Amino acid sequence: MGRSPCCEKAHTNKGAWTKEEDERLISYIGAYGEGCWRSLPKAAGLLRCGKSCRLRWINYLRPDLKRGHFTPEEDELIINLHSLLGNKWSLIAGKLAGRTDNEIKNYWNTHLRRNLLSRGIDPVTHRPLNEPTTTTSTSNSTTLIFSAVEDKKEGEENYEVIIGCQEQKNTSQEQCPPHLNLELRISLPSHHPPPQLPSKGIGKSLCFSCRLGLFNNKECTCCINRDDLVSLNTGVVDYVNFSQQ
DNA sequence: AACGGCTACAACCGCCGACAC
DNA sequence: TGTGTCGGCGGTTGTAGCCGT
Repeated sequence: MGRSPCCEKAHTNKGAWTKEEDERLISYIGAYGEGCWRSLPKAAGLLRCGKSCRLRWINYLRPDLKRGHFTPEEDELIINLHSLLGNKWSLIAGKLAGRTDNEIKNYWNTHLRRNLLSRGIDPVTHRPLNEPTTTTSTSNSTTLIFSAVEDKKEGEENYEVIIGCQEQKNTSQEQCPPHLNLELRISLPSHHPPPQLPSKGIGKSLCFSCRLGLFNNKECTCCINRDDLVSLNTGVVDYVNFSQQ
């Protein structure tokens, strides 16, 4: 028994959206907001699958979309982010205001990928095409140097860890790419207080590395006083291990 | 003008993780 | 703990429009 279909396919439209369908979707979301995509089509009077509505809204109708040509700065950012994150289009899109994952994915496949190939760069590994695909040497490894700031406001249970990230090529002949500040934000759910180390007593908590899963609790001895966590913690992530899925 | 190949991008499909029960 | 539902993601496909012949 497989899962039930997300909608009744026999009674749904497919293909390009009409202007009227767009207007219905826009007016419905304008009145009731996003969410509950499964029931939205019926409520909005659309003969469409909920997924189709979601995609149409997110990729095309959302008012905050930028659209239009990508700037050279955006090109460079996408290439750099892709070299770090791979095909994580939603993550990449999160760093480009007004751009959608679908838009970036299409742009990558039609423009940037070809662009890199024409420059003799492998769009998957972001290394020269004539370079061996597997390398056991550490001479070409890339290191991500991260710094983190824990941001917890007084009286709040939730907090964020803001990661600044810089890429450093461990090779002499390669040019160093522009440093990236990903400003990744990791938030724990508000109903989950920060994990505590009971043996260390009140005011102690897991360090940043433990929370990210870079070390387990047994290996890590750096139990920092909670007050100190508001200051800067730093660490190093092996890029190869970090980026592989 | 007609045709075929190519390009760009909107839309679909299938899978997965989170969550509720 | 198992199962079903839902939203989200990445890969792929379909097609309109452009361009060269």
